[in-house]
Amino acid sequence: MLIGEASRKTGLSAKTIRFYSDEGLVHPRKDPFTGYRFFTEKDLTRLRFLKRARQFNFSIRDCSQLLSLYDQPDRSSLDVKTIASNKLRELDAKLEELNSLRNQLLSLVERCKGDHKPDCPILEALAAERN
Amino acid sequence: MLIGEASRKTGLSAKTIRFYSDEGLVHPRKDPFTGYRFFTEKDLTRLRFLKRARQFNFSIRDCSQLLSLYDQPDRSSLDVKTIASNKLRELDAKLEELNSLRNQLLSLVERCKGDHKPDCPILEALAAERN
DNA sequence: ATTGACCTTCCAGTAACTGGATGGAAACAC
DNA sequence: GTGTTTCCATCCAGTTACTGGAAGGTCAAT
Repeated sequence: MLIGEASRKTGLSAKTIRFYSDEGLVHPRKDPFTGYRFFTEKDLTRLRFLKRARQFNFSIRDCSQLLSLYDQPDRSSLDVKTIASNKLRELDAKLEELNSLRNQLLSLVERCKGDHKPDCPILEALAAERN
Repeated sequence: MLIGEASRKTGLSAKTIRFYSDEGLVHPRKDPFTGYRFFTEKDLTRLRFLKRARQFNFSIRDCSQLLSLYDQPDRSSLDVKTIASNKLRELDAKLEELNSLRNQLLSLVERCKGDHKPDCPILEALAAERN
């Protein structure tokens, strides 16, 4: 099938699929005369794999490694688990950071009257001399 | 003071300070002959303001608006609160998303044996046909 | 006069795309 | 067999908020 159909079937944009193709994450056959890309069902599976892995916040490089493990029948699940665990720790760290920011910001927003007077604890906190 | 000292005193890199200066977020005096930037204490306050606002994930555009409100003695705290509330909602949405991702990923990682055999629920989930 | 620590500008690269311009190819209508 | 539409291709620029590096001017001290 052509890229448009692959796009419809995977929910990825044609642009994105071309990008993945350029990055070597999928290998559609290419017509040597027209340059058209042709996708098989296996290619679609790879594209869906990429879509899900990206939703999990795996980087393109991670995706590339995961796909190559997926391709190896003699892989060790340990290698997959390692990549996923790293991502998990990254997610946890980010969650903790965002949560702390959220709480600080919430407290500032709650203390701001939101009226037509200039006094504002949010600006005060941002402009504070210390820390 | 020169940019190096401003950098040391704010914890922002000289590159970053130049960037903020180019973007019009700080306005250090510039020697017309050497091009050297000179920073006053007020400039430092703005830089620290920027540093904190960026830590809160406010975009450069947001920072620009916050600084211009900071500059207006006749501002309405409502305007500040609106910007901050939007950021808060954004943070909440991101937190929810990341949290859901984290839980899904955690469950996959827990179910993966992490041994030298190829079977791996993580890869299976990524390659699954449905959804 | 020369070193060394500053400072400057300008260009490229980052991540993962997205949008747009330009032009060829395939399918259909007439 | 020509016109129109829809698809496909490549290439370039833009996004965000910087960071790194090259080339070169400035300043204080040796």
